[in-house]
Amino acid sequence: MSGKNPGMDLMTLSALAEPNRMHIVELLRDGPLTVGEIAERLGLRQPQASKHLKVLSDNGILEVKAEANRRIYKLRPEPFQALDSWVKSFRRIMEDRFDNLEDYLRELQNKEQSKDSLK
Amino acid sequence: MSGKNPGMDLMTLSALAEPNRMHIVELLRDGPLTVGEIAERLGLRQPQASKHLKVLSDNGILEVKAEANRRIYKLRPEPFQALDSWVKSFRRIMEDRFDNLEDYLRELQNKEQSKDSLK
DNA sequence: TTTAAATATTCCTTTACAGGAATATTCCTT
DNA sequence: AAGGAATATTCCTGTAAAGGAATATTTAAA
Repeated sequence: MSGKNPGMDLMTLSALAEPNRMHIVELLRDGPLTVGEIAERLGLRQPQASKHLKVLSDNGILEVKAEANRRIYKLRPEPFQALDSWVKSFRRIMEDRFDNLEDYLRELQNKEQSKDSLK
Repeated sequence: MSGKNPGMDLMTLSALAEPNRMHIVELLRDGPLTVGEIAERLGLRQPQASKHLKVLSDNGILEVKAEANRRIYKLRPEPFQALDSWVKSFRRIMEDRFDNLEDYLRELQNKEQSKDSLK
């Protein structure tokens, strides 16, 4: 309805905010892996790995391909694209040097004062 | 020290993953606001607003300027810059059309099969 | 057809955290 | 100095979620 809302998905963020899940995501940068490989490389017990992987894929961050006995997990591009476009919508904030200008000037002034008080 | 780690701060993510805090962030896009204004516009009770604002500033997402009685909160650019650069490091994933190539081919093949079965 | 490997699911317990209500703190105003 | 805003903090309670251990499920292999 309103129209200017990028509406970043909070589930994506909270899924990524858990350390083990972030590790999984970082790990999968280099390519798809099976549950066992992920668990092993991260020092996780298999059930916990599966649970985290479920959270990640339930939220669209990963996708699975069943390969016989194994499940191969890999990153999906969409959530990263969404996150990217959301963050980009803060460019005005990121560019800055404008919101902080007054702080900067205030700091300068404080320094000047300090010098003055030494005279 | 391995060196390729962007090391996205998880606290930033979990701070943003809470609905009211995300609302606050979205609200502050348009400029700094006081606690009271934030609470009012979001329909929050003042104490909850203060608590969320504390979480956000403890994690460097907001900064405060004390203006007599009031506290004026505004967005800080750094966490957004950090998030931006982290997400950018996934460009290979985002560009895609390569990881999904095989899925794409598989889909094509299915379509061909459907056609065939109609003959 | 039994056995074993890979993965998912369930149950339990503990912990982190959000909201509610009350209260403390700070600063302005009179 | 007293009272009143604006904000922060504390205490309490409920709930969601993570880890551990055990078990179910699926598929390959013998």
